[in-house]
Amino acid sequence: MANIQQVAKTAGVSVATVSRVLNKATSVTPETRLKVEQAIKALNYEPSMLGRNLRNSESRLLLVLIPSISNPFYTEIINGIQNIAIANHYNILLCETDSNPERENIYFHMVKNKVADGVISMDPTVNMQKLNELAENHSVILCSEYEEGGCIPYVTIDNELAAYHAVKHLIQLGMDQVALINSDEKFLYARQRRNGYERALKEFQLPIREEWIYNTDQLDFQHGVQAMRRLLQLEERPTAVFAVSDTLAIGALKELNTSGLRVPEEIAVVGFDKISFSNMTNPTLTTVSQPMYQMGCTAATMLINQIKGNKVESIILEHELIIRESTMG
Amino acid sequence: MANIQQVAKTAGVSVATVSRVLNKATSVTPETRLKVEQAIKALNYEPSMLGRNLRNSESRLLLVLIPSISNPFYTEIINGIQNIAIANHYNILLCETDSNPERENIYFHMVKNKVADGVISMDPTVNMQKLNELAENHSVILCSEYEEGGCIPYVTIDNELAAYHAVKHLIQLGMDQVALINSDEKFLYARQRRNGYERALKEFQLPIREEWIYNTDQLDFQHGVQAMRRLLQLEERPTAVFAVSDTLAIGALKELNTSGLRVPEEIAVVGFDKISFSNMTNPTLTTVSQPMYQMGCTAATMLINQIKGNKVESIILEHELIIRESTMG
DNA sequence: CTGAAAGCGCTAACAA
DNA sequence: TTGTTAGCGCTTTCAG
Repeated sequence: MANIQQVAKTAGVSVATVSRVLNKATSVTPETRLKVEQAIKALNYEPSMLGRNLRNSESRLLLVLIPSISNPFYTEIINGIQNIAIANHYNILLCETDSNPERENIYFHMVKNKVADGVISMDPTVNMQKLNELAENHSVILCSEYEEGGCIPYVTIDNELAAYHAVKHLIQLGMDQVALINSDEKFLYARQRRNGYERALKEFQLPIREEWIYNTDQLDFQHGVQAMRRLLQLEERPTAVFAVSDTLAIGALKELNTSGLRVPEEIAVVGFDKISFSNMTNPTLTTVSQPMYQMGCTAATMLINQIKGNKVESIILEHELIIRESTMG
Repeated sequence: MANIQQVAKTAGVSVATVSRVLNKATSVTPETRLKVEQAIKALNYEPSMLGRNLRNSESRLLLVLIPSISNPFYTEIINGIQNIAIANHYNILLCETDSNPERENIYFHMVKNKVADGVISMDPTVNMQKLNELAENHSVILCSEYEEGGCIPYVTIDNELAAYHAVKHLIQLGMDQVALINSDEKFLYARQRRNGYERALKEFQLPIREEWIYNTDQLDFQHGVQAMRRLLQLEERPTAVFAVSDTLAIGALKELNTSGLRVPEEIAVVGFDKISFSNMTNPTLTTVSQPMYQMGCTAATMLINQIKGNKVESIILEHELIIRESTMG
């Protein structure tokens, strides 16, 4: 790989002039420019990001932290982030943390070292203390999951309200025995959605029964299957289930299917996220739609603004209840 | 962020000594080491990757190119890559290309510039010419999709044989009217799988009917729905369907469900990839299992070997037909 | 065992 | 308009 020196030599100019041509900045005569461009072509030269970044303290790279790419929830968000990034001449690098603090550290390190200009974290298990530390001197945005009262700007939805709407929908359908399949309540969104669930029950003077609340430690299908199986073993079965993710809800649906129970006649099911597969199940799944693409766009816009040195405010976006067959008689 | 100079000053030593402590290499007296370590702690210093990489021409970062994270097929592969990478003190960066040549270029650029040490491409739409160019001077491995007769090492399965097995399974079940839902045949794997399909038909003296071969230009659920809908409109309906991806097969299953056709009694379905969803459908999906985790591990091992300067050979891994409800009466 | 200094590739201030 | 040069943060020879 040729460097700027060799280009300068070939073109018979100084490195500064080559740099000027490269950055289209200050004035260069057309003839000089031509000479340089020819040299660049001849040597097949491409400027080194490393040298440039070291000099400029800028990489135009954005990091996106996700716990796992296997959760389809992130797909559309990343799409949004990517589009906004590209439009602003940034590129994104996806970092799968597997909720592993060591991996996280490496990525934080990249930001500290200007290998990347900023980071959007979507990992609910992220080490908040480390992230806050990072945020003191660097650009950080939280997407979807956030810290209450924290100082890192975030974009999210009102999880409590969304859960409330979902459960209220079930109750208004006449289901007064609503179970909750929640994830681990160490996550803020899980606590918020539980609050929404309880609020709806209280509003209709229904009892909150601990045995109808099941917490899973992961969000995959199998855990949904497990959870439903447990709920079906109870003496008094629920007549409706609200699961805090579509993946869990789909697992639950699968188990109901296996047990020969009819959905929604015998048990109604609501999920959360509106992943694409939720429309492929039988019956199709009623779910809470988060504006994922818009969330991604918003997060990216916020991050880029922050990198520019602007102060950015947290944003709460609207959700929507998508009613489909799993709650439609 | 403190730099090495400040650490040296604080510790009362030279930058060279700090560097020695950092790299645990040459001998430093315990006292000097201690002084330096204290200074590092006091200043909360972390070495700059940029400076280090520029100097060493090494980043210990690996790029993984995928067309889209929404395809669950990649999940396990990436897991394998990640684990091997970590074990060898590398980190991976996921690059979603959206099959967009410009994005690809940016990532290639990162490799050329030593921002990353090598790349594993899983993008079937990758610009092979550019990739070959890159491979002349840099480490590149192809995973899953590859170039016949090309010079970039790859890891893959025998797609032709796998398709042959899948279709033969359907025929041996008594289905002599087997349709194929294929992706665009500009992709090598699509051509290979079609060959396998045709080979199985020929072996049983069944005619190859063009109207039973449907090519989609994307691999998502909706395109599977579309494809199945078309096949069901034919005068003579197929009695079995082989789809080249589980996502397509699941879409097909959905459409069959909608049409009230029983699977597998009236139409049997086989997919490809064994994504986690494929076990959540009703009926569960018979599918061809690629050893995805192992593919990832192999690809990463090959790449790291190549970076070390070793010559690496392409590898073809074994597949397996997973028989489930969609072909079990 | 430790320090001084060169240099990785680039940009920008300053000079000409 | 163009060239010279310092310096971004680091590692590594070469001296001492």
